[in-house]
Amino acid sequence: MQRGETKSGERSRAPPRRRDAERRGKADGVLDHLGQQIVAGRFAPGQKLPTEAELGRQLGVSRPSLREGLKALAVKGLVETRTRRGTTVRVKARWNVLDTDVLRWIAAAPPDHEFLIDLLEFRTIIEPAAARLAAQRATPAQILEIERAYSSMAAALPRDVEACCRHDLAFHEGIFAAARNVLLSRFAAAIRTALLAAFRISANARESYENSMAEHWAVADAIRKRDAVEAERAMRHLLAGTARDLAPAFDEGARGRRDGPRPPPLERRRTSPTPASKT
Amino acid sequence: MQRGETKSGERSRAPPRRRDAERRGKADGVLDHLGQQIVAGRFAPGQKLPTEAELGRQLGVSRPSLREGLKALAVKGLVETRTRRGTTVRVKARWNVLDTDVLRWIAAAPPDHEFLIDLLEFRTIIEPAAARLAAQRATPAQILEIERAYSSMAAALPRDVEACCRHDLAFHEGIFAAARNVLLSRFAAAIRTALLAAFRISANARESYENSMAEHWAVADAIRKRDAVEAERAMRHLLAGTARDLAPAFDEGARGRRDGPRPPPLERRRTSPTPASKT
DNA sequence: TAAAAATATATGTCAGACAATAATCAAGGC
DNA sequence: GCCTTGATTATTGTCTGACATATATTTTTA
Repeated sequence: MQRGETKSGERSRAPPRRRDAERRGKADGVLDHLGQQIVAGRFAPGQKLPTEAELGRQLGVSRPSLREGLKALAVKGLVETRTRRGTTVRVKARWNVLDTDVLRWIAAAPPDHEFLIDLLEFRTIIEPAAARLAAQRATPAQILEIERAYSSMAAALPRDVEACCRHDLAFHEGIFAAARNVLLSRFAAAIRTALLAAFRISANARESYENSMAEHWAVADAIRKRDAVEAERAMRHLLAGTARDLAPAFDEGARGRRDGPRPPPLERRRTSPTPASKT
Repeated sequence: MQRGETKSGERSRAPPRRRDAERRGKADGVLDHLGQQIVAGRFAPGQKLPTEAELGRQLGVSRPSLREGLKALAVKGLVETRTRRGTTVRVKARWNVLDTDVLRWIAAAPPDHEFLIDLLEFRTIIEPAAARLAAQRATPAQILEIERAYSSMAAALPRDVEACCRHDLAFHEGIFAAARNVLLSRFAAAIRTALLAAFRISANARESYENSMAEHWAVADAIRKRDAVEAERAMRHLLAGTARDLAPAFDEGARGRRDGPRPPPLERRRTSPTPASKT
């Protein structure tokens, strides 16, 4: 569980008391607040946010601090600010969906089934390859790390599902690290979000884990035996199981049909920007 | 005021309409400058850069502007700034290697062969899958886009290699777009860097292109025919060709850095603390 | 009516100052 | 002598206020 959520709303004009709740800077507070708002769909793409003066007044920070936060938002691709035109929210396709914060906001926002499907599909592309490379290149220490993560998962499973999830993350991170590719190593954040989302969506993650422990073991075993082909296959199998577990929740909200035998659906999904009309 | 040409009125008469490099703000200038310096290895990981006051004086910008640039650098993962400890350069493993700017700096810096190998390997994972999905999901308009990019490549090839490269980029970007996965769509920047690096490394990109036009066509044709398996295979073939074209330059660079006898090309590199004994 | 100039407004930048914090160093107790 | 504890101090974090610059909007004029 994330800690240190932003305490929004302390915009008191009061004199500077010791506010130890905000250990991070004001700029980071602005970043977090606005990022969540944007990802949650509070500002439609293309829409202009209030002026810097207005925003600063609303959030209770000065303009320099606000600008630092805005700069960070721009780097993450969520907004674009031009002189005199104000800062506009960019379309989702352009934001940095692999950024840690962006993923955290997405995970915290009302579940976006389209994105979660994309994320799972992306893992299906990346992770089997990572497992294959890990089987070829992992150092003994890294193999040990992966196996230890698996053991911890198995040990924690019945009683502490949250700890199991944590070790699951370590399991996948260990595989990425063992693949020894700096680009692949950047995707732990995506996995973290996927796991968080799985927690929030699936009614019982416990059952999912109980189903997938054998598949986790198969991956670790193949890597230990340096069987690249089998590692790739096992990881694919594991992710297919994950997709199966999540499918019911997706069907509930997802309308688009992705797996057609033929592509007569010229338009896949991508409906108009209706931000989750969930009540 | 030896450095301070920031005073007003110096360039009042200029018609600066298309000055992209100059037009951006001071903060972006700071970001670009420091980013290049760091990526080029001017600051070792863990090293502290000068204090904000000192840096601002060196770069000729005020502290707020400097801080904006530093914030952007922190978001990109290059540095980490903590109260009273200053800003320290992070190890390369932690920077955002998929960020557009970071990739541009890497491409501009002296060629990092290890990174380029990782990048090519990463493309080998991502792009075949993207081609497969594109064959399944591309709209007619997107197919047309891909084919137009191919035609432009073929038309520009003999005389204008740089235009050919541009259309090559459009070709790959079109495939990513047609794959219709927001996460996949974020990798055009990586491709751009790969192409730039290929230009800088390979003695003559023209020959590479002449070799690979047929393979490009095979990818486009498979997508048009909606043959997912063939699209994936063709893309893999295309990237294998790219790797073959770049291999001599890599070997050259590797040989230049190592004085000893050539290492067995079978094993990769990265002889980390524990050499993989089981091979 | 349409083009050109003037105005208005929001961002970009700067300067200086103060507050908060943590690294450093000095003093004291065991 | 070594460790703990407190004062010092340097550096980041933040604020106020202002001016410069560029562009959207309005007004004026041909």
